[in-house]
Amino acid sequence: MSKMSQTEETRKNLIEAFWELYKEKPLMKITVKEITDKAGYNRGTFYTYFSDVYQIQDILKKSLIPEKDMILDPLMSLEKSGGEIFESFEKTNAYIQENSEKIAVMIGPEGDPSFVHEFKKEIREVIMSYVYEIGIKEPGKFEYIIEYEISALIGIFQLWMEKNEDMDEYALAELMEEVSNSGVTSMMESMLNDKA
Amino acid sequence: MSKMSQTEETRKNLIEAFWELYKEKPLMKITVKEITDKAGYNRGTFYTYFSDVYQIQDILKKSLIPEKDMILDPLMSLEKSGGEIFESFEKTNAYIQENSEKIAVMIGPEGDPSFVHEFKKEIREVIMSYVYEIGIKEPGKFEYIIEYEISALIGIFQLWMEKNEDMDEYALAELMEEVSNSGVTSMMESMLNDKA
DNA sequence: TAATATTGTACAACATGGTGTTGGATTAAA
DNA sequence: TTTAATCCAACACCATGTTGTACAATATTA
Repeated sequence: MSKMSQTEETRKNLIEAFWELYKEKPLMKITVKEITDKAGYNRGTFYTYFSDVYQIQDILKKSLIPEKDMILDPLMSLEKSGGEIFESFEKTNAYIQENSEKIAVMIGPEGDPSFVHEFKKEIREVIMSYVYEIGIKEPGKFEYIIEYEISALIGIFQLWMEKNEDMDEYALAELMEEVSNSGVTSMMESMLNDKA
Repeated sequence: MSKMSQTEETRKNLIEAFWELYKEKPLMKITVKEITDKAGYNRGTFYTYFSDVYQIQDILKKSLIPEKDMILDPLMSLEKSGGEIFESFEKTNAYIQENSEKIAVMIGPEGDPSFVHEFKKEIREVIMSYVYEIGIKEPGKFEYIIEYEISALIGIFQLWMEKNEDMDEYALAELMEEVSNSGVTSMMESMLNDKA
């Protein structure tokens, strides 16, 4: 690991201190003083690196918006429907591994709605551009279905985090797949008919 | 319409002024001065009615969390599956009619994640308590499916608002029902096979 | 390599603006 | 006229963002 310049180091320290606070409380209650105290700098120093607290938050948010590849790779291999499915999830998995804690905060009850909005928008747009290439009858309608699914999966994931991961991640993935395949209605009906 | 007491009047004016601002910009950029200027009072007056801006936001949020009836009525009639389906949606429809503008802001990109969280939680809990009475095998799993559906519907609704209601509300409702019945996967597949 | 100039980094001090409180003025009600 | 509710001006406090400066790191050149 190459040694950082002092600038990089300080910058990193400030972002890290901000993140520690952001995990615990909403942005509007975080002061510049708190950040610099935690990182061990003068309050003024903050402003040589960032214009305000929002900018730090913005940097964090942008670092969490997924790359096109992460969304497209799995999609492509789904289309081909053969070969190295798992390979194609490499980038996606790495991304989740790396960022799940931050994502959980961002989509959580004290999180950031504009992040969720951007996040969904990015995924929708990448998928839509792919779909246009393939050719499709009702792109408008299709976009709503994508939105439906993304929102649903984010919701499930958030609840799962909130419940402290009460099932293992494979069970969760399986559940997601099951609902997406069968639809909510039939899932519910079958569970209700099949009473305790 | 009965005449309000001065207190009620002022209170209402302040909440209304806050709302006008909240539609336009995030909470953290709204000052007490702005609110009282808009409503035509001294800044100090604000504090005889509210302890801070968060409290006003909280009041607004609480007024938007649906009553149990609104969630249960449609559910019950679904179970019975006969008679006055439309009757049972009366309260729900009235609620949406009355509050759609506010809800749109709250679930929008500059909205309030804690509202969305509370909103979904309330609906989940009401449904779950109903489901427990009926009896069911895997309540844990069932709750995730509810979450999936609520999140999905909120997501679609939000996108629809953002796209300035590009289809009429019946088409939207139909789309929602269709996806919920068939599942996302088969919907997408059929649209892809059925190319332009 | 040593001396010196230059740039980068951190800080203390300041002006400004928002917060929440208090005590008194004004208005309405009893 | 007395009492109580409502509103407001003034105050102390705290966070913000800016500026000028000291100090440290790095580059230049002799």
